[in-house]
Amino acid sequence: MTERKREILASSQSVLKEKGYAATSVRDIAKALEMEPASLYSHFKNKEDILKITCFDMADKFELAVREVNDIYFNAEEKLRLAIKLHVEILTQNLDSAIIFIRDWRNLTGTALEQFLTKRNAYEKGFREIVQTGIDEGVFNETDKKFAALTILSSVNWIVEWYKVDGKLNAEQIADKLSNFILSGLKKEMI
Amino acid sequence: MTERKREILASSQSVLKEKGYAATSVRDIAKALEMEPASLYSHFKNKEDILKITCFDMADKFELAVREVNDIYFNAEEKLRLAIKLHVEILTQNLDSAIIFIRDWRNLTGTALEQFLTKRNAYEKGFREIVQTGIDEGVFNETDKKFAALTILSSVNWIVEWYKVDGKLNAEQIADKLSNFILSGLKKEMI
DNA sequence: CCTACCGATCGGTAGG
DNA sequence: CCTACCGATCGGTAGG
Repeated sequence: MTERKREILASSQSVLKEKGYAATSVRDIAKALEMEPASLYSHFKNKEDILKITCFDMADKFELAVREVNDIYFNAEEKLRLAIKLHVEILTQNLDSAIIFIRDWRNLTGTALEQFLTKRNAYEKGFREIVQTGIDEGVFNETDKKFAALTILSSVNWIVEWYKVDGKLNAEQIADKLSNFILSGLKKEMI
Repeated sequence: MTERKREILASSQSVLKEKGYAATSVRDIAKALEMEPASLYSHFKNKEDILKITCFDMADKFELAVREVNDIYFNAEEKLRLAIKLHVEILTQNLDSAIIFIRDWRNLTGTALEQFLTKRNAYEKGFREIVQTGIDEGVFNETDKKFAALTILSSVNWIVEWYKVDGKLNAEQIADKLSNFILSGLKKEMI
């Protein structure tokens, strides 16, 4: 990918995140770049191409992260904390893409949609395995693994709704708070 | 609202939930009703009218539920469990609308968008108050209230992604699992 | 990267 | 609820 293509992609993502993929026109994207709409087509095959690249780039980052976690000889709690930390870092360091990835993947069509769902399922499976490790170790409650994994991912993904780059919490602090919440819940431990 | 209008609304919502508001055309909606597109306009002012009614109907239901919870003399844990139960019931009993409400409200424009956000904020405030009650009672950890409330709502809302009417878990069972997870977290209590 | 342009589809209206 | 229709906008192509 050329420098210029990366530049155009970043600008496109900044526009797409505002109104969503379906409500954004190729003209909207071109306008932000001070280009003619037709010029975009020398960089991308079509509108969906931009969505495809965005979603798959993010999916690749998440895939890499979960593999990293599962290759390390940590215990389950350490693994879960690391997975959450890496996930939050990916979201916050690629906020525009993250919003599009989470919200607009449904607009993918055909085989792109299928491949995306396969990748996403693989990532969710990685989370489920961490939960399973914790159950095996006897430190996590025997909850429904799938239920727990999806609930964890949903609360982590939700941060893109309110995270601000210049906010008072950085990625690591958010990850810590979320991890504590997910591990220990709201209730005070009775001693 | 006439019986026929309710019928048309329900069909419209079933179509909108599939591809999302922005990617669905008035012709898509009309086709499912075996109507001409123009005929829809004798029931609704315009396309956004359908979105508006859907989002505000849902917001009203949630508003009513949180008021019910906060008017009752329960302790914080009971309140939170009831709020989650009512929330899950509203989601699962109005699944099409719920998906549109959660995903497509961003497509509202002008004052409708403003009013919607005001209503949503009021609902979130209701959740924050429940968390505050728990902190005051000394039974909840002193977490950031806003953080906790949003994390709770995000994991509860996520169920519309996987809930199936004929699935193995009913609304009450989902609410119980979620409540346990939110209150106690993943970690086993050390005794 | 632009000019010039295309057919298709969009949300919506007039009038019955 | 339909017929007939509108101007605007859509994603995208040809050719340079």
